[in-house]
Amino acid sequence: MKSHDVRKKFLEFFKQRDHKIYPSSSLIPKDDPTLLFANAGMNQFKDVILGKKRVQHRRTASCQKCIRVSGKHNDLEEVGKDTSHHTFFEMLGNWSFGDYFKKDAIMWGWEFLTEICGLPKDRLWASVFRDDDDGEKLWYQHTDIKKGRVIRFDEKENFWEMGEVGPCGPSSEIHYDKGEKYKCDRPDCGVNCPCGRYVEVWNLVFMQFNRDEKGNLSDLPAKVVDTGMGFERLTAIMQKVDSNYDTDLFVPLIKQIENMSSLSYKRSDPQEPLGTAPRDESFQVIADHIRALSFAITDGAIPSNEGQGYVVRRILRRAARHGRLLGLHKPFMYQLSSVVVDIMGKTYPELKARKEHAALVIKSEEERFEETLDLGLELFEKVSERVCKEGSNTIPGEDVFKLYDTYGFPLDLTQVIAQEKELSVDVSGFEKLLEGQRDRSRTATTGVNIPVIVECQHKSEFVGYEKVEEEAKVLEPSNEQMLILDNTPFYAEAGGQVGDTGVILSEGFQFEVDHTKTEGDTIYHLGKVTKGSVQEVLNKTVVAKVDINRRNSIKRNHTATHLLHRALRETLGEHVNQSGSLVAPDRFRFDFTHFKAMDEAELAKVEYLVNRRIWQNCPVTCAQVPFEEAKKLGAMALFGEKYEDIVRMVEVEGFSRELCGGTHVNATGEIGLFKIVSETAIAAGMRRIEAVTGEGAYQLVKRQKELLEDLALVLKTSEENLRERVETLVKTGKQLEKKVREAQKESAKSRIEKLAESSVEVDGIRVIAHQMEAETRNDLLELADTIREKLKSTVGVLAAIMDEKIAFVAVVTDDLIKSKNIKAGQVVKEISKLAGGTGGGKPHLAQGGGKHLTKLKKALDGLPEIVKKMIK
RNA sequence: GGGGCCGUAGUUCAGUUGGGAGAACGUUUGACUGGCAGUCAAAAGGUCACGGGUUCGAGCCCCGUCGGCUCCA
Repeated sequence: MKSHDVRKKFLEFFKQRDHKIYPSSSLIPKDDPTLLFANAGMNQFKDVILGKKRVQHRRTASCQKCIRVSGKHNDLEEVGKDTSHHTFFEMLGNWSFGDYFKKDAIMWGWEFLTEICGLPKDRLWASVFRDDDDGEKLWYQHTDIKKGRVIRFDEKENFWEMGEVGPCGPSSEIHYDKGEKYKCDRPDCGVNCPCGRYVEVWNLVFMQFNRDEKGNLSDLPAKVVDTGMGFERLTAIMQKVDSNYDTDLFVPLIKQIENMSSLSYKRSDPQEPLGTAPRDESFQVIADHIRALSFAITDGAIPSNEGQGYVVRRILRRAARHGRLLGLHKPFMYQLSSVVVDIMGKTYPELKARKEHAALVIKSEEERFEETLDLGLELFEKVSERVCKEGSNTIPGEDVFKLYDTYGFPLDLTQVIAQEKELSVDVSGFEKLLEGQRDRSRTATTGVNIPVIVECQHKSEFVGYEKVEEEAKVLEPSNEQMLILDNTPFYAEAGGQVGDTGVILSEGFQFEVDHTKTEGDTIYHLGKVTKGSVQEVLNKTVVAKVDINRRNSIKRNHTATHLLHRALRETLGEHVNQSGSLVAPDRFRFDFTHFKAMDEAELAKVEYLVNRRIWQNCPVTCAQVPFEEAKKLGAMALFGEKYEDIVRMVEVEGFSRELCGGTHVNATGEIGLFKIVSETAIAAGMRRIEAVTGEGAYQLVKRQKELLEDLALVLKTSEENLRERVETLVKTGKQLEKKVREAQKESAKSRIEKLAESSVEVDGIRVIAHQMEAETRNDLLELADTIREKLKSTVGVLAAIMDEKIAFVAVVTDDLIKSKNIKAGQVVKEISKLAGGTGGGKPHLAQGGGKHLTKLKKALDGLPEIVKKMIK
């Protein structure tokens, strides 16, 4: 059976049993900051399970994209070493929210594996939780599993919990026995034995308890079934292969790596057990990682130096390292990403749609990694040179760690190069430092912010599309910083649009809302009480008033983002996809996929297209339509966004259709004017446009106009001639500067002649001490330079007062430096000391200064004495 | 969230206890040549990321901000 069919059969099976089939949610979690990537099928139902969101379908099933990069087996450094753990994988699952429970879950699990997949019954085992008599009974009563094939395990294996508190319950797992051939030497070899003969295929979780802060269990009001089956493992079993990498999900990738490297998979050493030879490991790592990268980047992740993006970067670099082990030194991963599209593009159309984007992002990150390695190599050379000079043959842990920590140079690479130079590496020293760094990071991560938001089961109704003012009832658990209403015209932050502000009032009560947020189905009005107290209005009627001017500005900006999106696609091409936005009252940001900076002509065109639509005053309509229909009409949807069956489609007549929950103007004319403020890069293959509309645009144009008028006035010219005027000003300015410098040099010469005449002589040395007017130290330095050029056997000190302080410059001509060993640095130090300062510099020229203005004359008078001392 | 490194001419970078902002390449101009390539000569090009502080004096030292790289969580 092809992998594609395994997936299809599973979803069909549960569809026939009244399950609503959900598409996989994005790998990038939208509302869950505790999660870096989607890592289980239940992620998208979390709010339903926690009771924050009402249940839409009591039975659901999905095939979910997942990424796991931590955990015992899925530690990034471990993936690829075995044949069944992956960074990216798909999880098949079915759910019941207060509908069927253990019996049906077990029955259907059994039925699917034995009837649909046709797995031999004598190869299957089941496990239940230690105390779960019920579970065991159901297995024997409702399936024909062999007697003795249901085994009990402890909490570690068969009890599941979401966190320290929250829903939890026993689980039941289905295991597949790969056969005698794989048995190990342990006498107790069986289900859950680490040898891997028994593969855990399916985990059925029965959430029936809620654990509170004290650890007490209570019954959940609505019991939940949550199951997860490893798609790749099932496929391997179905295709009768021992390794996931031998399924049709991976073979084309492995083949392509063979082509590119001219090496063969599983040929490195026939003696080695399957997939354990170093070279095979590299094949597996690359094949696994490219899947994770392609999917993660398609869903909007970008390699970066923190959080989720950093995980992407690490995955890519690990794969690139293994590529090097196969002799692939140039970027190659980006070519593999198209193989992933070939394998999975049908199931996940988003892969196809953003194929070029993913390839581009991967390629540029591969290039960046090359740069990092080059830099590291250079540094390594320096370090190894130093080590050799010191007569040692071990590279200290500090240096290895520095290469790793600061420059991202991998440890294993350091070891390889060190070996080539017959040097060893102090690995234990390295590890000690790494451990120290870990401790520091851990202990520093303690500050937990306390959210004002408290959990609430209530669903708030949003009435703000039609109204900006509404009567509403204040619900519990509202408090002094946060109000919950039964219905509200306040728009909660979503889809890039910021939350509304305004006031909530009643007789003797006023609450200023400065932010509106949503959590589950509840809308929270955050702010502060300015009159009365919340206690007085609990369960009473109040009036909620949105700040209407602000809301209108937001509406203008939001509709403008839709116009901009469309205009960008028309101008740059259909590869442009929105990948984020911020819609605020005073401005908006629009992030999109595009491979290079836009030029002026493109920007001008986009700006014009948007404004033209505004002048045409096209009607904007919002309609509730079935998702499938909206798709047929070509409405733009965001990748990775979850959509319900009925969606809200915002249409600018004759121009753009987008799925959007935001607030919009009634006709484009309301936007007034659209003006792009900037276009910048935010990451490889990603651009950002910032723009303003309506009053914001008006203010911008006004400010710029005023600036132009100001400039024209100051420069005494017309606005049209400003450019020319400034150009000539700059030019003449430079010419003048040059002339002044030349003139100064000339006058310096004559001044020096005068100075020379008025100078004192000490033992055949001409001593000049002179106070002058000067703007900057440079003026002193230039005159000093002329002294050096024009005169011989001279010690000169020039002084000037600037900024309420004294500045000294001393010169000594070259002949004196040689013959008498007089140094300007010494001279200036001595003379500065007399004026309460210090100084220093080079033998021929030095600078110094002092604070006591009154001592300046005395200091200069002291110069002959200083010189006299120096000769001795 | 915590640490390390970096930010200097269009580009790649150098810059010594803190003391006159540099090199190479690129650009422009001129000379040589019948023309190009080339060689030689000259010139232009700088908010030393930004803002404070210390100092007689900061590209350099200290603090903060922004951006990039990197490791850890």
